[in-house]
Amino acid sequence: MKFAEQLKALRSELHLSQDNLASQLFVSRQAVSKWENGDGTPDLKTLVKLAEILHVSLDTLVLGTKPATGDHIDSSVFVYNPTTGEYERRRGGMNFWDFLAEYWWTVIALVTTIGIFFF
Amino acid sequence: MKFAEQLKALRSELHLSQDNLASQLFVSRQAVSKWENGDGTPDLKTLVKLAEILHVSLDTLVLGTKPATGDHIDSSVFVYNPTTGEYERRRGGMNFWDFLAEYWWTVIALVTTIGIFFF
DNA sequence: TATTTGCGCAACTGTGAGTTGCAAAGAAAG
DNA sequence: CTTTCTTTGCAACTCACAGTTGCGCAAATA
Repeated sequence: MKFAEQLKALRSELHLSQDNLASQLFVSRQAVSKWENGDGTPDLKTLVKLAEILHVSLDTLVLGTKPATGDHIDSSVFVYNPTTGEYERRRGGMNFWDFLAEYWWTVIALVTTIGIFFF
Repeated sequence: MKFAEQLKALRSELHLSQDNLASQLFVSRQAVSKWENGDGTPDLKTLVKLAEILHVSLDTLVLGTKPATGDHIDSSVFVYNPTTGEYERRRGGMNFWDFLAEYWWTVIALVTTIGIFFF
């Protein structure tokens, strides 16, 4: 989420003041200030207008990605269904125990740390 | 703003239920329903996660622009599980902080319980 | 038939996006 | 050096709407 930095950088590149940009988006000047300081994010409609004004893609504006869209970590879980012959997303998704199975060590560390703190 | 249609289309392509998708985003099933029916839009953070899960760029997801890279299921990542007899995709890393944001109370409860146990 | 799964709608809640108001730093003019 | 104008950040407030719970209803599935 490089949005805040991207916004500030792109705005200065175009030599726009927060006030000027805000008026184009029909929001208050302070709203833009918040976005740039990471104290909030615009709603989707405003975000799209913002990308247009700054002449960048949504990915560039929000993620700071260069024109080429890079791939990302895939966290999906698919299973092959023999009856349908299709790949289906496994049901259930994430739950607490799935999490514990992967991060039990973090929980242990956390408990230990807090334990030490109290002793 | 093709977001609603895009979401519905992309979700079905991946054979995901609203419920399944919602759990991955740590939101309620009905929230996803609203998005698809144009009765609302996700916040920026959720939108980014959504794009990742659906394997599309933000521009594709929000505006419906054609992606440069054609995305299809890569069979090389599927592994055969002898015990279940199914082809499964290895689980990727999940976002620790997203989880904490949702289940911090559970963690607190857990820590407290264990703390009490030791005292 | 009963049960499960997937989805939509109504009603409610609370958060945070956007607002107004105040203040400060820097530049430019007088 | 003051005055004024521009640009910006922060605090406090409000209310729109993102997200929630709860209910109902099809369509599969057992």
